Amino acid sequence: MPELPEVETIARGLAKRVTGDVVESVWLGQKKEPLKSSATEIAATLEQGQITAVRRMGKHIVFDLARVAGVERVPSPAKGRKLKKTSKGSRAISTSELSPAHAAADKSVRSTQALTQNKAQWIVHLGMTGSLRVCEPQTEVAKHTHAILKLASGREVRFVDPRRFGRLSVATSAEFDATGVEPLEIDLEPFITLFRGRKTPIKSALLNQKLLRGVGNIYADESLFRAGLRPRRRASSITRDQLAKLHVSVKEVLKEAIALGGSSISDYVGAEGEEGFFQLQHRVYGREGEPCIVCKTPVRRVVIAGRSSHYCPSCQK
DNA sequence: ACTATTTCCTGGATGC
DNA sequence: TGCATCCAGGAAATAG
Repeated sequence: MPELPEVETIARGLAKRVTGDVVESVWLGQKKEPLKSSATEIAATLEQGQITAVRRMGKHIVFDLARVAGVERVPSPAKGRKLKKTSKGSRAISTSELSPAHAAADKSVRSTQALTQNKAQWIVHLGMTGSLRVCEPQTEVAKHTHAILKLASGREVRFVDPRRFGRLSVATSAEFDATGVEPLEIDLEPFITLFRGRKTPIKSALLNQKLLRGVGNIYADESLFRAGLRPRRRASSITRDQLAKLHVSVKEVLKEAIALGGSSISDYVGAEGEEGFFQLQHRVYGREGEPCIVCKTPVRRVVIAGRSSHYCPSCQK
């Protein structure tokens, strides 16, 4: 389940492998859930785009694209248009057509910052089970593959997502701008302000992407354990000193996990296609009933806003 | 303006 | 072994 550290790791891996490469053609599956922008818009935006950078914003992976000289952007592609074949190695799906059912408007672009005419972005959210793989065209296409980008180098970038909680979109007229602030960049004072007057449990506030972007269930629990705060504590009831501790804990946990190359429990393939990652030693997450590593009190699990939340009833107040 | 709850998805784990 | 049921959870949608 990719949270900020995993997404950071994946984005770095992708950047290393595909920066400078050019998207020659795009295949998109028939399932509409993974697509936030319309299939025609995604295909038209990506094709002939050179990848100038790959970076992370919150849990999103952003591919910056520059249009290859001499190729006009297709403003409004004819519906039902056939996509180019993805390779001469020709799999069955390479001749698939776009489904006309893909018609949703792109709601992910909120910034007023304009992109120049030759620039665009591909934005990927991995959801729970999404993965991006760079592979050779002859590699067997995995089940639940929803998108394949054929690159000028001959390789392919594939988006695979069994549960389809992941999302693909493009930004063409304005630069993509994720909600919230980066947890690793926020200073103490603005961090404290985030929680001022909020009656919601601190756990929910940490998961709220409009406040901090990138913290998910695992790192929220781990941060709260290190800060000695129970997940149900009302955000507004937490003292400045305690928030200062949380501020440090959140950054610490995320940095450690990034240093380990992202942690993950299951169901996960990195940018290089390898299975799993080294895992940060969870101190409470997934340890219900097991002794607290500090005081031996059994770790407790409660459900907050539908999310499993783990804490030590003795160490956390 | 906030907050809480429901919904979307599949596959792995569990229970009978 | 087979089959049903439950559960994981990010974020959008819906309800309060």
